[in-house]
Amino acid sequence: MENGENRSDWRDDPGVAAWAALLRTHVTVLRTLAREVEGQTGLPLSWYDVLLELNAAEGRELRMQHLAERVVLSRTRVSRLVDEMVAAGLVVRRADIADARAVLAGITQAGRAALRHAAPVYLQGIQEHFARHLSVHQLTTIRQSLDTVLAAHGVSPHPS
Amino acid sequence: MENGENRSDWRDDPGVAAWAALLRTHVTVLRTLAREVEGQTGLPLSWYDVLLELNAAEGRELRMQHLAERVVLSRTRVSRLVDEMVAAGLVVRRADIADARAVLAGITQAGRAALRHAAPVYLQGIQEHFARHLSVHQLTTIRQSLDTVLAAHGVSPHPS
DNA sequence: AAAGATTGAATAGTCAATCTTA
DNA sequence: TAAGATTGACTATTCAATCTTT
Repeated sequence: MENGENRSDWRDDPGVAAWAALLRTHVTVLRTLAREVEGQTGLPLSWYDVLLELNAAEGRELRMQHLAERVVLSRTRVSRLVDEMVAAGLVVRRADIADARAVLAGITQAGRAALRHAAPVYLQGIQEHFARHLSVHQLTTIRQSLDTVLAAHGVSPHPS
Repeated sequence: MENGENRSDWRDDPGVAAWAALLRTHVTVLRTLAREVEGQTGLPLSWYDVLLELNAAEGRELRMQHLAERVVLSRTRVSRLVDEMVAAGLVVRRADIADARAVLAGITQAGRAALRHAAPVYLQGIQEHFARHLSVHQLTTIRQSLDTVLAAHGVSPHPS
């Protein structure tokens, strides 16, 4: 029936090939980036993401659930992440006045300082390990294409 | 110093925007795909990947280390994955005759049957949740671009 | 009852140490 | 000593159950 050559069945399909390339690029670049950022700043990449989203948010705070959406992690994971970051003094929890069920996480001054410290390392890492190898045209095509895919999944590319 | 608008510092950078889109697309599509494949075939996505690589390999078997490279996981993780798959009868371990340090993992008939069963679900899932939304030109650009990035990291896009 | 968040139990994954063979 | 693989201990992440408020 099939033999070793059935690789060609799918490795030639542009969709499958693009998806495979995306998977490999994700893991490869992310590993490099995470090691670099954490090594040079002491800040785990997931902490950086949380600080980034909190800092960019209205009033510099977000409900746990919205924070989870933005950093693309489960509510559970974010709850634990925030635990650690509160202990480290980078984030504060406070109750939502309007709805006592909700909890707001906000960035502290120390959090903002940590973010300022880590941001250039992170941005330069993206440049160095990813963007540098591609033209603006390629990067734009990638962004536009993937935003289309995200939209089809009901995910807004840049959550406001 | 900075305010809420410092988002524009980096969300406008084509490199950072492309990388952010890649991260979100990865997690979004992969979650959908994993749920679908595992739900419809009972085969976890990581098992599928292992079977796929073994089936495509020379002689339908690979050294643990090479298998780990192809599925982009640590040797440790692959060792445990293979443990489970051997227990499930989908994979066999055997010593390498040429080098007694090495262990070869091979796919069994049951493994091939499982792969045949799962492959259409997976390929259709990629089509449905990813490729369908993009043109061949876009897919090709993505693949070529990301292959360039991978090459810069010393990763061969399609490990032979 | 449903929404928001947290906790407990379980899976996925990694790193350092260990064992075996080259 | 190096390479290849596995094991143990640990971190990361998720799912189901729980608790509180709406």
